[in-house]
Amino acid sequence: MAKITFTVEKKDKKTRARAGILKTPHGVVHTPMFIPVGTQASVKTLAPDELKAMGAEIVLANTYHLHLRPGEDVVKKMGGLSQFMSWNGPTMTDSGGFQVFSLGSAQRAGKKKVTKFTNSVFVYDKDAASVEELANPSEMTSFIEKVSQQKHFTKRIKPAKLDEEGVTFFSHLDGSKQRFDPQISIEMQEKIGADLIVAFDDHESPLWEYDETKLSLERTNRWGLESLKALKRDDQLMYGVVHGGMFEDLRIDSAQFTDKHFSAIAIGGSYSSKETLYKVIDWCVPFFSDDKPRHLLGIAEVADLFEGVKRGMDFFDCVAATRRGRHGNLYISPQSGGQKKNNFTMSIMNSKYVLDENPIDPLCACYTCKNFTRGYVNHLYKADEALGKRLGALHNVHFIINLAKQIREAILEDRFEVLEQAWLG
RNA sequence: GCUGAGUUGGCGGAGUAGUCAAUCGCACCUGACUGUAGAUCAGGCGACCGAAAGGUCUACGGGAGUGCAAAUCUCUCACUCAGCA
Repeated sequence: MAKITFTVEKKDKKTRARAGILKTPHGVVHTPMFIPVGTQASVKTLAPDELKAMGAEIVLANTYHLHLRPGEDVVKKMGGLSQFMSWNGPTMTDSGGFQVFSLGSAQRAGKKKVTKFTNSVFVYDKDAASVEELANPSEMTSFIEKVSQQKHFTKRIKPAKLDEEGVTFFSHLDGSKQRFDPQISIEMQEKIGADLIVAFDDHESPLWEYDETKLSLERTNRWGLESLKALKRDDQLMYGVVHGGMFEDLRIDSAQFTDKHFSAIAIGGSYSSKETLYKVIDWCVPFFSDDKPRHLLGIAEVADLFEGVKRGMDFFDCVAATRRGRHGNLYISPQSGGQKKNNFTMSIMNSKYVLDENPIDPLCACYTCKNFTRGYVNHLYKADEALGKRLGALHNVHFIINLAKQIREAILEDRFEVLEQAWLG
């Protein structure tokens, strides 16, 4: 009998939205749910009791980072991820597959940043050939130059080297050569010991054409099977990852393949636009079994939550809440001026908030909004006080978790579309 | 009072005859941020015109000189600091 189970409690009548519950030995998770990202076994600036207080039910850490520091063996000896970070609840680890690309490739091309929704440029060095010959050659040379000169890059970019069995790349900490493959990733994730783990996947560049993307997907599928094969523990739930870029038939193939082999399904990838992202979900979800949890990897802005849930997704994780929080970009509801155009955020550092006595969002019940004015929070950021970044991250994570909770309640009460209308118009 | 050093944009601090509206920090203003190499990054920051490219003007303590040309050299005044009286 499975130790981790997922059940759908209620389905929306008009959309694919659904509410469910995931049961693990460490506690239950109600869906739709936002999973705060704690890459290095820490949700940046936030303590576990604060996460609990705002309704977080699960946190995500990253295998790549924990492998480099402190090492999966340390985490294991310290009692596993949950005990190590004193998080009394379910946990999840990402496989490290994504880092192979976010690290081995690069993040910016001049003013263009490599993110999910801009014109992405990924360095794909499959034959260890010169990077200039790779995708988008016109920009690549200056791109590598500029990226290498970024302040926080202490070493020149060394692109990841991909082969059919795995990936060789270089530590961002000390430049040391690292090797990941499905077996290694799963072994590390078993040692780290999260309840939910992710199969080791390959990651296509959004710039690639069909054939290249297809080859990448075949690799992901093969690695997925190898990940399953490498699994020794029986108390962890492994997500398979759907890929296939922006090609409908590849995504559908991948969705079917993943549903066939895995008990939990994640959608991965990078997208050239939100529209592409939503289309991809639309293509895939019809091929997912009802009783399997569905995770949209790395995506969870306000609008994405509605759009993802509407299309049938259950779990969302994203660094945006914590990162934006640290950077002073705070979520606000439509009543406070939040809209698609501003990603439902405001910049608390703007001078117009200096004398503002209102909370960040009057409708928000988080600790920050209950106790502090915009003027004070503005001051904390300006003064570079750590408390400011904490209050910001706290508000943002609370905001998204609470939004997921509202969405869940709306589904349970048959008014999902009403809520969506109120937010997205 | 004598001797020496200094006075540059909101602040600190480069420059020491032309390529200087003036390097670089800080502060300030505005953006960006989606499986976190990010408590980060990018742009702006004398005035006026311009969407921009660019243009015009006023600036390196005050004043007076030398030079084709001065933040940079000379004289002088003011102020600051250090040592000696």
